[in-house]
Amino acid sequence: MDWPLLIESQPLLKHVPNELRHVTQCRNMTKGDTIFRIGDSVRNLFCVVKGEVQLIRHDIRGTKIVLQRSRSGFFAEASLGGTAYHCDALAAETGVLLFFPIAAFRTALDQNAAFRNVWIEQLAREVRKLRAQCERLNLNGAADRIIHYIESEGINDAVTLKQPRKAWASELGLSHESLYRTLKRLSDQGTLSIDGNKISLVS
Amino acid sequence: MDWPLLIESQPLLKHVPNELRHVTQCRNMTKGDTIFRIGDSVRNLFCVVKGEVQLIRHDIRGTKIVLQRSRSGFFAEASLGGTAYHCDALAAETGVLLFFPIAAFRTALDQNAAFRNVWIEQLAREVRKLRAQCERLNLNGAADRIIHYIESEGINDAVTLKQPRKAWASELGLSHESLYRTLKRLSDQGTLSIDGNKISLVS
DNA sequence: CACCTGTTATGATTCAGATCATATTAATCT
DNA sequence: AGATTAATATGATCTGAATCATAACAGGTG
Repeated sequence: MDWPLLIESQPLLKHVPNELRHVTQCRNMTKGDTIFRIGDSVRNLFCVVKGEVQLIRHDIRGTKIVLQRSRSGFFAEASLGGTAYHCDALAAETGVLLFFPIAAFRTALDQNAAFRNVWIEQLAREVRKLRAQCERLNLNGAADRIIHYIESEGINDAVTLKQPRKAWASELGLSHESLYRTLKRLSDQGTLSIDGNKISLVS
Repeated sequence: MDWPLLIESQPLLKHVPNELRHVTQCRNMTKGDTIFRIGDSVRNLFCVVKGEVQLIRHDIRGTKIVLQRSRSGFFAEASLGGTAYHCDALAAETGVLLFFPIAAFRTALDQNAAFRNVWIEQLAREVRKLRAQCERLNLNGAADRIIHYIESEGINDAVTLKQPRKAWASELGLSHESLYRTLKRLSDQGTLSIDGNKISLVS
């Protein structure tokens, strides 16, 4: 287990105490793999290092309902407090997964104040980010969503994208075509200044 | 302070330890009131009992950006780990607010394991719920969002609404007109069965 | 009771973004 | 370097949800 490398992709891991590290497993997953099934008893907490995991339910008619799409970081954090999973987890893309035995994780949270505080802060940050994202997705213009993103995720009215625009489009709930077009329009009309991956609002 | 009444509207409050209860204040807010300003040092954690609070930023051009709209429960939970607020909080609607002094709240989390676990679970549940909501808002049909809601928030492919449809529409990111129409359509075509506030998926 | 306010409901119209199609450029692989 | 795949564009078309308008209805208030 190359922790320094893992920490690079997921800073929270820096604060995982040694006792917990020793029982943590790193496993490869292949597209289509089942991570857990609805009803399974909770044995692990998971962290996506690479690839994509989807949390899924199926309705009566067999339609697949995606509850969450996770491309990095923890998922199903709420399983920490429960005994059984409430949905299926499938590997949607080949990659790497961290398995934290649930009992050891709980013990670490309970006995290690520093780790616990980091965990709480991490959850709170995620809540903050997701709430802003929901507000954003409730906006209906493409331009409004872009500006809201810059304003809520950026610094000094500017963001530097760390992902391809296509991925950004899907985070904004837009087709990539709409994103390209709207960026161009906003840039042409002088609302935005675009320099490679740095996009800033112009007063 | 009528804690039993408060707990009814916000179950988490049941687990607030006595030491913390004694220093908690309940205050009325009037539409337009400032709860805190960006840059203010963090003195309290807040819980909306009644009314609406909005977390807001302003961009260079003075446009108001809503980061979060809170109608019940805690907001700005991430301020627990910080020293200054990162946005403004305004009362968008007259109501009632709980003020938890931040130091006492941190102490309670640190020393009371039960309260702490409830807090962690609460955050995790919120994350779960918000992630599902984001996935839902990324769907583009009105029908898809309705079905996704029933499937992810309901039990046995059915939900009982505890809010007016108009409010549900806004949670779904739809105009209320679209919601009414789509519900009717789905009901007519036999996909949904609607009985007052109970809406269920039909196989 | 009459009155007012907000929710539920349905119709007509408009338009923004999804979709499909097609290039061009950049990145990745062998 | 050449080949293959993915990202970045941009155009044409079309559909579905927003918007505006109007009305029935419920719930609460004086």
